Amino acid sequence: MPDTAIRPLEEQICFALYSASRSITGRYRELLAPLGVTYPQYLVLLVLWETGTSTVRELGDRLELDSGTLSPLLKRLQALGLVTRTRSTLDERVVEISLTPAASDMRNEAPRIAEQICASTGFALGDLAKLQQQIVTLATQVREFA
Amino acid sequence: MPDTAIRPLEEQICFALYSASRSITGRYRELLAPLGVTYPQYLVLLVLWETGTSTVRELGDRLELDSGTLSPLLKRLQALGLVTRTRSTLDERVVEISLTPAASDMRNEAPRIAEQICASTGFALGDLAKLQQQIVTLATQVREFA
DNA sequence: CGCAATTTTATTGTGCACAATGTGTTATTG
DNA sequence: CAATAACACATTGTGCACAATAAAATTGCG
Repeated sequence: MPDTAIRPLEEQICFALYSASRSITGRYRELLAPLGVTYPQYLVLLVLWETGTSTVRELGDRLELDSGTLSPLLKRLQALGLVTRTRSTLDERVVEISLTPAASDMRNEAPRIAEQICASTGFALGDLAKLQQQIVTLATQVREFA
Repeated sequence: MPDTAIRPLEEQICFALYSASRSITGRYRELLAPLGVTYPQYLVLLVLWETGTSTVRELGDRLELDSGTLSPLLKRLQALGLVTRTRSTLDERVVEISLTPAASDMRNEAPRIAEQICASTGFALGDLAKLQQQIVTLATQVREFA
């Protein structure tokens, strides 16, 4: 009856990525619950643990998120007492995001969380790195398709 | 200075999946714009093109989404004239979701869209299938970790 | 049969994503 | 130097995700 065969959901790369991403986020949800932050908030902390201070724009470049997502998210992190937001004096357009001591302390939890995530995948670290590289390549291709 | 090294964002599997999933969804956004549906709505149509009719629960099982996501989404599909929602007479709890003729017609567009997505990845179909299988395995592991 | 547990869907509330638009600031250009 | 463009961030509106709860129907068990 069908004019052309359509590959079922479960065999399409798009759904695999969509499903896997949500599964991982769900696992992070459990691991991050004691810290009181969400997965996207944790990603912001990951960048700040590395840089100490970043502008909203730098965070957006790194996480591929725009101010429509970051502005309210950063306000919530500020409300949690994890970051400070201060206008740059050199360029009044720029807002600098910095870690509070409370957030710096949380950094110690990060390695354990990453470790748990890797363990959850059931993949050896080497295989995980190869898979990760392939996915990055794919995403880059798709993004550059324009 | 840091107590323990933290792998940067770009080297973590979680961010690769998160980023890749959003990149693919973005590509679908372009391809689906002429049809007037979102990517999650398209996933529902994919299932219905296969089954003809499904209950909300069956759609949820297949897409791994709960009624909190599906109920409003299905109402929007109904408002677009793409599905009908009818209470089952055998079991009054169940709502059957069926395609309208308009949605059945849209099915012809699906193979072209899937093809374009695969092309965007820059991967050969064989490599894509292998990668897809690995990602499914990973997601299954993570989900079963409980 | 009667009633508690289960099932199915809907609703409410929170937090992303993302497009579109607005606002103030800095850079550029004629 | 004034007009204009470009930039950084915020705001608004829409649509997912997902937890928690509620409501109605069915099932199962005594």
